[in-house]
Amino acid sequence: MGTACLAETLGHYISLSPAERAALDGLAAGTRQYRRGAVIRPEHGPTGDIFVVKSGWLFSSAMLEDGRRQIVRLHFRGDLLGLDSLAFDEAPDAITALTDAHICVIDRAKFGLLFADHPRLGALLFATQQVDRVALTDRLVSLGRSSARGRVAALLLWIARRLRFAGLPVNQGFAVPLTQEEIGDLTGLTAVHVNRTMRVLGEQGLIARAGSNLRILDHDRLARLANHTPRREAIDESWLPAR
Amino acid sequence: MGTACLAETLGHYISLSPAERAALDGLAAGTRQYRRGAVIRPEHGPTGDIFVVKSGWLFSSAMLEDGRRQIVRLHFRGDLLGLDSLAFDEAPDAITALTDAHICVIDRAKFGLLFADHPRLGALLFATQQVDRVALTDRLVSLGRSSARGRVAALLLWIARRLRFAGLPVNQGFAVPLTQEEIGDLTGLTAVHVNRTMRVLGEQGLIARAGSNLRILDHDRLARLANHTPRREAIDESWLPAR
DNA sequence: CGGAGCTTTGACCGGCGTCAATGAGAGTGG
DNA sequence: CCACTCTCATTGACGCCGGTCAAAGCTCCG
Repeated sequence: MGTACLAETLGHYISLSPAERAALDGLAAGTRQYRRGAVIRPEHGPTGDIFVVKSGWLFSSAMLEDGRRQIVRLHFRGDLLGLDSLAFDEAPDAITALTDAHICVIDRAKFGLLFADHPRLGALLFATQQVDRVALTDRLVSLGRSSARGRVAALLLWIARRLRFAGLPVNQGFAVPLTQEEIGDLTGLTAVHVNRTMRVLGEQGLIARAGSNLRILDHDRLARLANHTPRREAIDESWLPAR
Repeated sequence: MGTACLAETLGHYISLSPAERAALDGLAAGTRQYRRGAVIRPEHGPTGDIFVVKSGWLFSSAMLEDGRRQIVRLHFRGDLLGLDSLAFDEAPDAITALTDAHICVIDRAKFGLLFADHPRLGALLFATQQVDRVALTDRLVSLGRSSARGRVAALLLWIARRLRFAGLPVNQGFAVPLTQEEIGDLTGLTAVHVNRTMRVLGEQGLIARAGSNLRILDHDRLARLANHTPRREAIDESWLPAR
């Protein structure tokens, strides 16, 4: 139980007091689990719950009329999801389990009260939204201005970074539970072209692939291809209101 | 003086108490003005101030190594900018004045205290971030999965919507102070292809162009082309903590 | 009148999509 | 253990959308 993983994520940015940790844990209103492929929240449905990812990979996606799909974001342990419900009645995108997954549902009323009882946490949550927003703009630049190779390179670097953030070992390679079709939906390419692109990346010695396992061999060249700008998050603590 | 335009924007979502309006006004720390083309905050520089747009159009953009540019967002009256500074030392994108513009600088410390003194406003600001985030994901879908015509159509609809939100008349046509190169940087196209695309949109009777003036003739067909999903913002007031 | 910036148009090319076929595993039932 | 099926990866042939390059109008302004 508990939303320990939320405290874990926020703890990456600033150190939390025991009272703050307790408040975050107290947000929990139960857990749920889903099988790979399960739709946690359909597009255009009611927005539904706010929740935290405890384990597994999820993604948010939007469908087009012609059946094509764009995956907007991947979500990992510690990510806070369903926040659209604060500002919309209707879900702007679908949330789907990419692997088997556990989530922790958050009590909506308590989440509101958090802003009153722990303004420092409220402000911190506001600040971490900026991190998410910048990640989205980076993807926007990638989709708008990069070649297929650049887009795939950017995606792989971003995944590696997120896994590292979540504390998983990455340097010796890591499992990517994405089909080439899903990689295409993330990068705005077709599955066929993803295949060709990844073959080239392999032939050029930038990555090594074995099944769903992937290893980044030449981080620097990959980063140049991806137009990758390293971003160092640094929450300005002086700005936060006192505990 | 004053940040009346911030209260104006937030007032679109919920009705504010006089005390809340006063608190928002009290955030102001001076105004500045810029000429068309002036860079308010360069990319990779220090993140700098938080501010509200009082008048004019601004944009955020990122440059690639090869000199190409992607415009990430347009900003209008009432938009709250520079929030990256809460989570980053280094500006992730440049902010530039597209037209002559006035901004109102916000006192950083007071902005932090707002979360403590007016938790309802803090929570509301958090909720409005979700609106911005959804707008970004819509653009992401457009760049990832739409044709040139679809992307330009989506951009024009989005601009019209924003102007309407700001209270400007739109139905009889409106001035768009964007060069075709800038429209290209917004949509991930080249200026040449933007030209061809807009000519086609005109020939098909979807829009009418006269100089920098633009009029939407067939909103429905344009929306279909753009894969436009109308989004109704609806802040959940029951969730907000009490005043 | 001349120059600078923007728009418009044409010719050509290449990257990525489309269509189609084959291969490679994993699971299922006999 | 072996068919059978289903999903996903891989590869080839071909076509089109949008990029590139180049040149010519248009408008504004000094």
